[in-house]
Amino acid sequence: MVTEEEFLATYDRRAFDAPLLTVDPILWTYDKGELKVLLVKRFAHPEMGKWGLPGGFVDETRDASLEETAIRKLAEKTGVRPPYIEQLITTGNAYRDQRGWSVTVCFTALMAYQDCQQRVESVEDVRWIKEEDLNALDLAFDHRTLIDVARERLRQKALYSVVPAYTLPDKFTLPQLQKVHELLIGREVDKKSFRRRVDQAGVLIDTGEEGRAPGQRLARLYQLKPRSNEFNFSRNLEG
Amino acid sequence: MVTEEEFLATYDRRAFDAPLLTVDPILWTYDKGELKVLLVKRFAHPEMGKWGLPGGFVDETRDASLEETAIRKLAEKTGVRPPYIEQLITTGNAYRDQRGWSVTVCFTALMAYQDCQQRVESVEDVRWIKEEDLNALDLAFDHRTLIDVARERLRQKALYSVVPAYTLPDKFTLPQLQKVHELLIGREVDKKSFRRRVDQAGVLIDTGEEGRAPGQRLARLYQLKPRSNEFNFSRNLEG
DNA sequence: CTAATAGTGTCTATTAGACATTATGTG
DNA sequence: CACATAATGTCTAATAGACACTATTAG
Repeated sequence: MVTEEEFLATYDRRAFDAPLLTVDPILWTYDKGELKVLLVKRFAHPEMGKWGLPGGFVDETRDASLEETAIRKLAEKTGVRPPYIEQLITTGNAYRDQRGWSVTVCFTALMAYQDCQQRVESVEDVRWIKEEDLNALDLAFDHRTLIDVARERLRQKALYSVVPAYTLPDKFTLPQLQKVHELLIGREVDKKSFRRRVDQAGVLIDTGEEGRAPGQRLARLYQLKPRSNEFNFSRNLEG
Repeated sequence: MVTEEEFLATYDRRAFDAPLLTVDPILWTYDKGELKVLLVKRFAHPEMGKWGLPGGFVDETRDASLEETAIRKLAEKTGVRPPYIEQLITTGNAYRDQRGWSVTVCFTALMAYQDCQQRVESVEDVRWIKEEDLNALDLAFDHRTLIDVARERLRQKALYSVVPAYTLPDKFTLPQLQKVHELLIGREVDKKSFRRRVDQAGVLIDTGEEGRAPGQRLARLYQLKPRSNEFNFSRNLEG
């Protein structure tokens, strides 16, 4: 009979076949009326030269959790930690990676375009890709499919939460927020309905200041209350 | 310059540290007015002797996907494939398993108690645990936390879907379904509201037959339409 | 018969949609 | 001034909650 201590002392993880494990964050932002995803050019095999998600392997010495891995990979590419990150889906099978049975833990993250624009523009291998330009690219692995899953989840979030606000700068106007929701949902939304919902949910702080979205007239600026990402409306906007 | 073929030919997965990866399904059912979870007694280190989720490692030769792993593990314990399974969450960190950095891909599954009652009762190391009895057990790893996450997700599902119906036999009565929802939500639900929603959603088939829930009088029997699990109400029941 | 449960009718309250109206600021 | 956009008012439609009511069946 072996004790747990003896078992652990002789346990060798490498003695077993284990699937490859990667963490792939899907970072979205909103700029100039467009939804954009952060992609990086792969500089090593496999799928070298293709564009793909800014993911990578868990660094067991540095990452306390899977989410930390996702945040670390994003910070390496953008210079900042995204204000919103959420687990999306985990996909694993024998075919998605030529190296063998492989698993990816995907996260959806959101951030303001302005908060990393300079860093992204300064390098060649990191780029914001407009949603409509994705079809022209041949992405690595199953990353295109993963992006589609994230996009659909984001559409759902726009129907019952204010999470899309994390694609905007810290202070934003209600017309800006409505535009993002409309883009995600894929149709126009009634202004009064939208504002009533947001008002009554109490998820925004009225800063008292005014500012303008690019090219628009002055409007009141709002901020997200700290845990607004956790708020869900009990009734959806029409899908 | 190495080609992709050369890279793959010499690639050795075991040369890299990879986190431990397990798949852990959380199977629920409904019986005698109680919500129950399927647990198994661990017969090997680590955490030997404790009760835990009926999970395990990916078998690269048999499992086409992570979901297949979850279904296979459940089938080994219950003798059947569950009619409902959905990915829940993936948890990974350095502390949850003494063997090292470890990841679990969790699934929530539902099935009728009757469909595996005999098989489960015939063995010593598999057991349906009543929700209220969980506190008395010291579960392996972080399985108790994972069960709590699944339980909360199930509560949400009860507010906006008919997914809880998968805890019932193929043919069930509306009072039975309402009871499950009430148990999950944690309060009584208005009968008329509940039936109106379900009627209008068109997710059930009226079998024309009548049957009785244990100890109740005759009532009409319904079945789930094929893709009813995908249907979401656009308005929640009150949380 | 009586009590419990299955099933329906109907009123109210809430809130999203539609759309008109007013207010404000820019060219 | 004229026009676009910000912000608000108000009516309608849809549906969840409340609860009374009828129908059916077991003991």
